[in-house]
Amino acid sequence: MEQKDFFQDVWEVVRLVPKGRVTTYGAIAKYLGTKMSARMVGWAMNAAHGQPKIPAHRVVNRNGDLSGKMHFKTPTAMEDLLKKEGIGVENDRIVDFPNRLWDPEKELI
DNA sequence: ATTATGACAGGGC
DNA sequence: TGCCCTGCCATAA
Repeated sequence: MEQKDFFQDVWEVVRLVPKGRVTTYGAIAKYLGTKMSARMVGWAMNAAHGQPKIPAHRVVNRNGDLSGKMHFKTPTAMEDLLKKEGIGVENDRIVDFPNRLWDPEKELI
């Protein structure tokens, strides 16, 4: 059994997030079945640093806040990328977050 | 080999 | 606000 499958799955889901949309740690965790531990998703993101095509900037916390922006190369990289995709970011927060939220269970199912 | 502790980009209570 | 929980990883004993 390869525990790494979990990380791979997280990355896969994040990769499936369409442009102009964002997802939350909890949503991914729930989709994977580990809904209790969104923290683990954050860990997967941490491991995703060395992985390509991992739009971690599309992953935000339940508040729609760019909690992980500090882990980016630059603190502005995350909001800049989001803005480029058409997502409004103000005060380090997603504008109209509920409308931009992309739930794998809801839309990918 | 095994358990214990610390650390982490969250969530819940 | 503060504490507890979960899951994975790294290091220590």
